[in-house]
Amino acid sequence: MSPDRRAVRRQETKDEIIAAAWDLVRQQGLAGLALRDLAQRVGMKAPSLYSYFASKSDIYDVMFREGYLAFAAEHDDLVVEPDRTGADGATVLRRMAHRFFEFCTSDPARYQLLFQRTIPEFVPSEESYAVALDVYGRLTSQLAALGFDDPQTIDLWTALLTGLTDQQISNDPGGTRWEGLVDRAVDMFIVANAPHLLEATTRGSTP
Amino acid sequence: MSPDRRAVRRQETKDEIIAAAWDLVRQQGLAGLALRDLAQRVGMKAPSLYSYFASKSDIYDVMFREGYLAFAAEHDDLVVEPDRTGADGATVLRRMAHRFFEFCTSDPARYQLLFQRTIPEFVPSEESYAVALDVYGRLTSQLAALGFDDPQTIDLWTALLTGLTDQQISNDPGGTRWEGLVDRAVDMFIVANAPHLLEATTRGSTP
DNA sequence: GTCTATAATCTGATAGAC
DNA sequence: GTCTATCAGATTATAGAC
Repeated sequence: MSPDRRAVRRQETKDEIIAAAWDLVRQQGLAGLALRDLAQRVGMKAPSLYSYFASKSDIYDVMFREGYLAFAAEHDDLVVEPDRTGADGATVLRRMAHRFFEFCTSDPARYQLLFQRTIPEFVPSEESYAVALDVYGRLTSQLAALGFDDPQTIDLWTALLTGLTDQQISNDPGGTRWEGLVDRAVDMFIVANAPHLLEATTRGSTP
Repeated sequence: MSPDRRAVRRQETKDEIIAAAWDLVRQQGLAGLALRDLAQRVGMKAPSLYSYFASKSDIYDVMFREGYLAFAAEHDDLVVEPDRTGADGATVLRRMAHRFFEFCTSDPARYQLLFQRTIPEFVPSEESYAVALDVYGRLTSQLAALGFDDPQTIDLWTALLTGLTDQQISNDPGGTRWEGLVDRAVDMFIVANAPHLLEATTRGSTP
């Protein structure tokens, strides 16, 4: 049952190709991914890629899934139960916001692939879409643990965070113009949706 | 000095080409604009387009400028001085938000061209960029008239609005999932940034 | 102004030898 | 598994006849 060395080697090559693909889209833009360039980057000719992936869309699909898994990995250690670590709800919320903002703005091409619909010829496979849904489910669980269980409140939260990241990426790429507003945006969200979170702690204390 | 009939006819043809280009990008996506298809739509062959536009990028540029002019036209009648029309500041702010949301979500391709950087080969000309800056200046003037003169507050406002529109376009195209949150988002913004606007009027009265 | 013809280049994908 | 060779098509853009 365990994968033999041939399967391991094969998987390593696939990983190497995907890593090269990330390099390429970061450099050329998401839509600028060309199989010839990709093959060259791993020391192959273009047709050889088809031994590892069925199509270009299949490559996007693996990147899509990998991107969501990376998102989950970077957000899983977020404290879900405030009392256990001594961090209050407002602090956890600010931490979530900064983590999300950093994840998105640090790799605009990935943000584009995961959260926007800009490559018309790519539709996530059922399997990959399930991963995306699962990640979204974790997000709602974390917010529910903080007392936000209304779907509309969660939609407002995601709109607020994607708005900040989107403006940062589109209008000040590489800068910090909207990054500096993350704390203020979170405070605004708390004041309007859960003012009790602010009363329990000292305002303005951001880790 | 006045344009003769030849110049008028030429401008009409240019307008017709641009209108066809809008149709095409709405249908095929912004990046899917092909000169062959565009020419066919106006009953020409592709090379004939070069009598009217210097390049494909030039066509994008005219669309970019036209899009910002349309934005200005749809937002110019917004009441800048509340007292004159009897509408209070909160009402004007809600109106602005709905107008912006409608403008963006009603034409995602236009939103992509005007507010996102997704066509790497297109860079707005100096003239067109000036139009964009002018429109942004009008927006800040309107907000300043409502008492929002802090640049960071304005950045927060634009982040909030683009976040709502972006989520609507990306995750519920054609639906109303985030549209229904516009009023709530505006209230949140007012509560946190200008609570006095809410005290002066009855909450929840939306035109 | 509009056309035909074509340049020059790119794309994803396949067949078949080795 | 990897290659060469190639298909079949797309793209923007130009030259030059009419």
